[in-house]
Amino acid sequence: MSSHKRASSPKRKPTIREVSRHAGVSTATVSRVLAGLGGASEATQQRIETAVKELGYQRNRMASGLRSQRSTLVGVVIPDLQNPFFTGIVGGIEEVLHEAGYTIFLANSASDVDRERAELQMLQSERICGLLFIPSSASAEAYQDLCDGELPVVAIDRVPGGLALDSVTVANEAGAFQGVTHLIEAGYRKIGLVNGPDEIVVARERGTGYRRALQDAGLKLRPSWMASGSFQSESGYELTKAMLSKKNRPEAVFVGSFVTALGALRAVTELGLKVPDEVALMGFDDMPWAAAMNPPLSVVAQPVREIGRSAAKLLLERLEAPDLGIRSLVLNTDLVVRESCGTGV
Amino acid sequence: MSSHKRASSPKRKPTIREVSRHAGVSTATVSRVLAGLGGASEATQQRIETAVKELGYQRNRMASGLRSQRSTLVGVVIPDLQNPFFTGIVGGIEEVLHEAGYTIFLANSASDVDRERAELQMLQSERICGLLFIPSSASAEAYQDLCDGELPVVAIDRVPGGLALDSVTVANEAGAFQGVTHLIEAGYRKIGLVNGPDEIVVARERGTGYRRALQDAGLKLRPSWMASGSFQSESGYELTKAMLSKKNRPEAVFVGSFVTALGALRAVTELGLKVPDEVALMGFDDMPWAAAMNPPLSVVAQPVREIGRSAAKLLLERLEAPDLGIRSLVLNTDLVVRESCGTGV
DNA sequence: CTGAAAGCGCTAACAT
DNA sequence: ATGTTAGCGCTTTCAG
Repeated sequence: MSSHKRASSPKRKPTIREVSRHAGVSTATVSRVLAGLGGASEATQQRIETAVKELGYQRNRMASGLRSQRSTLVGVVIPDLQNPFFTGIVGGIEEVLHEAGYTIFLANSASDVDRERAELQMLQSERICGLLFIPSSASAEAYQDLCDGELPVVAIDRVPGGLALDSVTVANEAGAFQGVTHLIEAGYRKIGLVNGPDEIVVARERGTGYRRALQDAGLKLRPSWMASGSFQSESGYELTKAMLSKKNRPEAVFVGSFVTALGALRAVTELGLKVPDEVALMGFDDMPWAAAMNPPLSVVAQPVREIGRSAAKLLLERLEAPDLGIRSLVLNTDLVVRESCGTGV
Repeated sequence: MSSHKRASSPKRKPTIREVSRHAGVSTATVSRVLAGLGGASEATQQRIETAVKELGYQRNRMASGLRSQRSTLVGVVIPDLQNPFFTGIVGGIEEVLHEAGYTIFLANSASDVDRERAELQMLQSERICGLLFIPSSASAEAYQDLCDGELPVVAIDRVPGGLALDSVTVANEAGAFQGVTHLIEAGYRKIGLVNGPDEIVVARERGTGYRRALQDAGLKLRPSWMASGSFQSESGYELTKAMLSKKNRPEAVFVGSFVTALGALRAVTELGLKVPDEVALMGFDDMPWAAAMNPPLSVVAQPVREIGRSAAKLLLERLEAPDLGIRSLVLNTDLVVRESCGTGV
């Protein structure tokens, strides 16, 4: 039997050395030209370009980064790759980072603290120059070291404890207030709340907004109309079903997240209740298909793309000026009235 | 005014050199231990571990990769970060790659050929060890160089032209056939098709499946009941609305993608038609919220996660055995009957 | 305007 | 079982 060797020719990637030989200059010159530092005659510049093309040369980022101790890699960690709220944010981040010549390295923490820690580690050993992340945990300790390090970091959507970090968040309380107030103005008096877990800051804030809206309107709170579970569809389904099955049921329900609202809608339908005639629904967070739902869902919309964009800009600014003071950006929500709350069109 | 210096101490990341000094051994030993190559006494092993912890050492991947000429970075390119079909695939990929100790580098081509080319370039200069991608273009030329290179690549969901590439695709034609046949067996005779663009292979295949199902059942095709547009929700809305507004309208509509089905559902609702009583609906591709829709949508489900998993496995196998022959995996769809096609529950 | 040379932090022979 | 050494491919002084 013939000995088995690697089939294809070893055709390694061309190095800067080969380009330089090809162009009859030194590697230093090639490096300079490639870095766009000018200071080279038209002629050499030309020859180098040609050589690069002919050889199909591509800069080896490992070597380059190692030597220059710089990187244009920005780490992005989100809790769920499948949640359009998060991917929408990533879209916004990409938009501005790409424009600025940075590359994003996306990691998925799967809402798991250990997993998140591992990804964070990985990103750092990848020598990213900055980090954008949506924390999976509310415990500040988990991120204390991040703040201590010199890596520029901005937290998105939620800021655990009182961490000294740049951040971009959403005015959840004001948003919920706005949504519930709209319901009240539309004439509803008996308004329920189906919320996410109280441990999650954004859910708590939305709950507060709900309560404040009711109280401001002189309506009193009914514990039996206030439920909280997880941010899953199933939880929304069960909580809503239970709430609407009571003898004295609310005429409107404010639901704390989009996914939960899906479940709520299912519950309402299953109970044979008409939306919005028998029960109005208002969700939090908008999705491309909210308008395609049946009925089209009214929501308090978060400026998803803008959240990402702002966070990226914050990071870019800090990259330029590391000594900047800490900045917290709070973005406002938009009320999107469709048909599920009885006041649409 | 005092001169302004960088505020924090320069606190650079510790290098392997420092760890080695700290532990009183050579860098080689540290490197070996860290690589888990054994061959070190318990004692040193212990001391090294301690040193690593104390210093908070993290291996510099650039240096490591540069030296060893290896990488465990796998590039993944998808056309749309916001499309749950694609992110679902990424989820599957992650699952197996993570398990195998690889890191994924996700890039977004935004369905733009130029952008895709740029991302592909970037990934290669990042020295990835393999590539998984969902092509944005159907033109084989755009990817010819990818096949020629020695980089292991697997194409997902669609394979441009007759490219010599490992691939994982879905049995679109069979899936559509299955879905439409179900409609026929449920008693529908007048079945319309609202499809994606004919230029896209998957749409074409689904159209073929639709036609074959009708013909096999002895039903004849009506051009006025067959529409194709884009894979956007808006397109589904318009096409469906137009089709159902005709005097002689179909009693069931097979819709070529999930997003399009959303639009179709909206059109049907706007027309005041009851689903499934007046018109049945069957979509292609399943989503977490399909069941939460109103009515719950019946669909031909693609094994999203499995697609990702298989692709990743294919890549892993090729990484081990680069000389393997080219393999094309075709995955089957599942019929998920819910209420929109009148035969559910 | 260009080149020589010195590493960045790490790994892998090769010694011991 | 551990240390020595020679680079990986690139950037960046420092000289010319």
